[in-house]
Amino acid sequence: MSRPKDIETAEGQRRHEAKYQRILDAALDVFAHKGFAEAKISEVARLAGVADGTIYLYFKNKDDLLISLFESKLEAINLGLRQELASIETARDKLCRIMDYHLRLAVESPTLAVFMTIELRSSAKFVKDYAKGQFAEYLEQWAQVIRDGKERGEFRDDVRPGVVKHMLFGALDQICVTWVNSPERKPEELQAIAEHLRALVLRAVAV
Amino acid sequence: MSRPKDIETAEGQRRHEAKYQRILDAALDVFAHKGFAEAKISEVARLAGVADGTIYLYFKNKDDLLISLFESKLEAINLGLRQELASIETARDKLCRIMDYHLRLAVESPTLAVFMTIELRSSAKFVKDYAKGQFAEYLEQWAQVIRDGKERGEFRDDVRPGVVKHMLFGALDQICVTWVNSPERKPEELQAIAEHLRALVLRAVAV
Amino acid sequence: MSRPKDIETAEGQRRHEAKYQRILDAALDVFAHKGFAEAKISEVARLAGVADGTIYLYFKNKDDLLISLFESKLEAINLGLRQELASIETARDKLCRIMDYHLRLAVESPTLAVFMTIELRSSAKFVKDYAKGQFAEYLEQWAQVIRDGKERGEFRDDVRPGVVKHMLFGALDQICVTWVNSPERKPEELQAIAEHLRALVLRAVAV
Amino acid sequence: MSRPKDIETAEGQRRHEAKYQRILDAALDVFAHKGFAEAKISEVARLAGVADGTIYLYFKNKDDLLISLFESKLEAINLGLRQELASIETARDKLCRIMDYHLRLAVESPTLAVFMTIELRSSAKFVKDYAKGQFAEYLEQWAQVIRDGKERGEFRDDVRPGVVKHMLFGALDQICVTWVNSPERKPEELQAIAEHLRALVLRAVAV
DNA sequence: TATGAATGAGAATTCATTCAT
DNA sequence: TATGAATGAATTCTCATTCAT
Repeated sequence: MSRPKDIETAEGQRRHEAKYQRILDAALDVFAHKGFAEAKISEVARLAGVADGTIYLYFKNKDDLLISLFESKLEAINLGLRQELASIETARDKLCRIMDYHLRLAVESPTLAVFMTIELRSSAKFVKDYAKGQFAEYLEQWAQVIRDGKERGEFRDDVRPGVVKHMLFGALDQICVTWVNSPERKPEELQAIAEHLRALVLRAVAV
Repeated sequence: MSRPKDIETAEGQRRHEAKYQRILDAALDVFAHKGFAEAKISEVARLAGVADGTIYLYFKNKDDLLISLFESKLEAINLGLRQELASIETARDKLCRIMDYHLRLAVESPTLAVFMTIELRSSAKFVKDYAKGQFAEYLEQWAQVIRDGKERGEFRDDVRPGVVKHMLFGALDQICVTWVNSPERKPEELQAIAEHLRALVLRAVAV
Repeated sequence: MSRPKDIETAEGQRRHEAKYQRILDAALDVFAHKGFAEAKISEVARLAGVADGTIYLYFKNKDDLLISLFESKLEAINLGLRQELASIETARDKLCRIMDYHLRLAVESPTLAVFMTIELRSSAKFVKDYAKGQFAEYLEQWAQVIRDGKERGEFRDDVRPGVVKHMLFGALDQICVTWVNSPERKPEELQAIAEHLRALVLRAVAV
Repeated sequence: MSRPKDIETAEGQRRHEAKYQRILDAALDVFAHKGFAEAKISEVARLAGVADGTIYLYFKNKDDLLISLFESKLEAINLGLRQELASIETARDKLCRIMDYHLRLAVESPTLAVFMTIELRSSAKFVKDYAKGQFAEYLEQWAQVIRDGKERGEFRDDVRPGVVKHMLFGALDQICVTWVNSPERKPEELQAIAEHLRALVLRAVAV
């Protein structure tokens, strides 16, 4: 549709991807700092070092840019979590790792955290299915760990994975929001909170 | 600030307040359904049964309308919680009542819940101090209950009220978001979740 | 829709109509000189002495402005012709008056003639039904005169009104196009042509 | 002007002409269906099977493409009519053949008819001299037939060729417009109309 | 106070045209 | 010659806000 029709050479493909990514990066920056509604396409273009019109060669419109950014970021986040969990044995450790992973995302890229914590929620209804799917999949990884824990006898029988995943995400997300909006953003503070959360959660769900 | 300067008669005052409230009610409706960015002043005016220009006799601008709505709602929410907690003895019961109260808000006014869950977050930086203070005070009531519980020996010594209040709010808030965005919005489902959450939280914090 | 909602006072109504007409007049001017595609809303606004946005209080969009202009002008043209024909007895005289009327329109308002001859044709497919209806009605008046002439025994039996109306309109229209595009635009020239056409047509259709 | 400068081999010349023609054909198609203003160069390119930029190797710009299309088509039309008339003896028959020829153009290529009937008129002022000359020459052939008829005593003395050519063209053109815009486009209907027109015209001009 | 017509700044988007490859 | 990605000027339309009544 709006993507250049023929990317035939590998070289062309590479350059295309690079520019696509540059625009997404610029969009992340602008959306995080101004919020989607206040963000101007022309500023994204300026930051990406392309002309306004070029944005529309890569994205159908401003909404599509937002959605593509969600897709791209959530997909990477999902993949990262899956890889981290793969090598872990117990559900207990997995659960700890999930919390750790989520908070680490915020520390490693506060910009991404700002964007996700703010925009993902406001776009709840209008983000298209794919993005919702990626988000749902993220939460589903969390639910799966709870389920595993129950099967392995590590977690209580009466714990409901489909509910706990929301609570856990909500708690972590709120902590991220608070932290990224705090003036200092000290990583060690987030670490301390993480440790505390770990203890609370394990008491809540462990047998 | 945005209130007309001279409201001299009591009758005039009353009528003024009534219209002020009508506009706020209309704004809540429109903001909740369209989101702040997509909401049109003219639609708020139509819903409130006043002319567009009249809005500007009561509020400085669109932002001020949003902020005033936050202030108004958060103040009432705060007050309501304080009253409910006043008559309760144990920290345990208070904590349960807090969760119950928060979820009840969503059931009683999904519109308010949509507005608060979505807009409060995106407006984090721009909501003015008074409203921020009201929100902080709301969370502080939660922290105070934890603190009480620790002093009364009901809750564990190592529980950090300043952290738990965020987690708890995050968890409840996320549940509200999920519920208000669900197609059916069955109150009993929210009740079941509340009960589950209660159990988890008490295991997490109780001695 | 796009019209101001409440025109309640007669005075308000009058002012509204006046501005509506001013915009239409400006649009006629700009459309005739630049053509619809090249015409800028901002120029119409400037010529009408209103702000750009004001146009959109009276018309839904640029297309609607064009269509409304057609409606307005064709309706007046139709009415004018009907009145002129009313007082005439014979079909022969009526037919002459039609030709006279059509060419007089061009002489009296070359701007309108330019607009109609050019834009009516290019907009053939997209002009909405109402405007088509007005144009169809205009041609239908012509057909009716032919039909009358046949009934009255003034015109030949084998003349087909539904076909002749098109031919007659085409011939007159083409003459208008040629005339309005001629550098001098001498009215007497058009008169001479009209007289010639009259003779030809009568020979063609009269018994 | 817009042709590439060096076409040195005959083979190169041939290929060049072929592509030039392909682009014109594509342009005709797109201009007829969308109208010049709505037509996109990129769509012409796609239909012609060339890159957007290639168009600009053959034509100076979009306007030049339109003008070149007029020139090309009008030249062929003119030539065609001249050939058809060459073998005919009487002015009467020639006049009939002209009408037949013009309507046949529409039947054989409604696309061309749509393009010519709509775009020729809107572009009246901006079509350049050469194309205007071709169109004038087309009408002049019509005038010449009338003139011949007068000399040969077939047509009335008081018939003015310079006026009749416009009327005749207008009538035929309008009939074409109506026919190409009709949903069915039945050729036999056009034939019936042609026959009727023939009778009318001959009565009008014949001695 | 209340009105709502008018304003005009501002932003997204399109697409003819260019030019490096 | 041919390509097609990139450009950016230009235009429509929206809507918060104002102000004459």
